[in-house]
Amino acid sequence: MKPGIPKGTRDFSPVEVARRTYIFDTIKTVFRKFGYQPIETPTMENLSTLTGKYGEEGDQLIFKILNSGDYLAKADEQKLSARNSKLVTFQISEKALRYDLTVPFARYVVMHQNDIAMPFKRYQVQPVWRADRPQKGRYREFYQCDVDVVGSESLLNEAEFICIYDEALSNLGLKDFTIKINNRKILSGIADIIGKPELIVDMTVAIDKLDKIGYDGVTKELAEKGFTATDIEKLRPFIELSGTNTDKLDVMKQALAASEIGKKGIEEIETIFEYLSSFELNNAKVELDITLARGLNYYTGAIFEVKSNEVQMGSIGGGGRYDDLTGMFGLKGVTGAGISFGADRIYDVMLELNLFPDSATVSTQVLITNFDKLAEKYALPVVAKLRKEGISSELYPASAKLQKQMKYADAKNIPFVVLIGDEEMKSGKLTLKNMHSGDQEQLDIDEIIAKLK
RNA sequence: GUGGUUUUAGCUCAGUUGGUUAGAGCGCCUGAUUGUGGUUCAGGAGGUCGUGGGUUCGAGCCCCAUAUUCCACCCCA
Repeated sequence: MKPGIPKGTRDFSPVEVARRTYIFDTIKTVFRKFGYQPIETPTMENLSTLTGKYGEEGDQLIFKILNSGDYLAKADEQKLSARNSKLVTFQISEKALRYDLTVPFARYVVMHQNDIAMPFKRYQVQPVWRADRPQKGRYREFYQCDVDVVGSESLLNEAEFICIYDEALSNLGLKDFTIKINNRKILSGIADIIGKPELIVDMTVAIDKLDKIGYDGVTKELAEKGFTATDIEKLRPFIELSGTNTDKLDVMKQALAASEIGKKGIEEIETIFEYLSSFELNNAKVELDITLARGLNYYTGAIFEVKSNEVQMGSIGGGGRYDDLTGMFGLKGVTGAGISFGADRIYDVMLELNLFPDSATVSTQVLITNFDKLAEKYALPVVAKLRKEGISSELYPASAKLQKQMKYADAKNIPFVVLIGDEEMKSGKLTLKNMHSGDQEQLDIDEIIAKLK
């Protein structure tokens, strides 16, 4: 049969794994620095844990797992004959691959509520699966790197998320990226004012197109979606929103004066900015963007999204606050907030910008050549000693032609080669070749170790 | 889920209105060089043209189906 892998999945070769590890390590280091601790959850969850958490579209993107055994035997006859897959899903599948890390985390918190100390700050780096159609920066299997805190209402958490984004992405070498921030309460406030909460998504989508289709285009689209002339007049300050973050806040304060929830949203954003003023950011630009809605329907406060300004790519991170997530699993009154890094997209961005250091790909530091059986025997304690000293080394496993062995070292990017032949064995001075410069020198084993350490 | 696109040597890709034996570059192997890679030279191996049907005297090329790649929409990391 012809080998292949499922659509939207990928193999990772040594160089790619090294680079991905570099990304994960960089991000995890920052997570730990901010006081977060790692957890892991199973690859599969009960299907009932996941359904209904991501909206109707999200439910369709969940990879379901067929029950073991004869999964059709117990299925309802009538539902089966109806040939409607939605009817039989729960009869033939009770497990699914995790769709994100936030819902499993909420489940974890509820199940372990007696063991964890609040506020609980956790990070989690694991793959997730979505039955989406693949395209640029979109995979069916990809890694998320999440930090979430539960049991803390403080907006300091939100401010620190911005710091985490800034530090991690800056450490990875990204020079120009924007952290967009919005607040669900502001969106609710706008809906309050025009009295059409059900159209809030159409509204944000339309306003988002301002720079593409202009003010008239936006109003035209709004009218098509069912907004009256009075509505549009009330929306005017939001559509024309521009300038600095403080400019925007000033305008909105007036426009949302009549909405309690809207005012609360603005207040929250201001508090976050206030916290932020005590921290110094490296490369991140923070931008208030009221068109940021995000599909996940459980956000209740701040909403974040991160985009690179150097590369055309979907968002490389996102998150927000959700007051009622664990409520779905029966634990009321526990607030949570978190953000996620899309490691695979960050990888694609870094690749395009050539940001991976070469050092991330060096593995073996020295290759010992293998001339013949006698030299091999002589080399065994040498390679053992090098390894004992912590130097990655390998002995070529056959007495092949030297040319072949040198080519191997070259292909594997091994920086040093030790040659051991008759003369070296006689004198105890081994030949150390620097593959980069081509220089060679005769050294005893201790001198080589000192040189490579 | 909707619309489009890609698929030919290990890799990146040519391949004329359908016409004999399908090409190039890079890589790989062998030798020049029995103890020296990355440069050079000579030679060599490697293809069911994504898969399955169809049209035709004849298909890499045309038609249908299907898989796959990438892209846009929707949504999202």
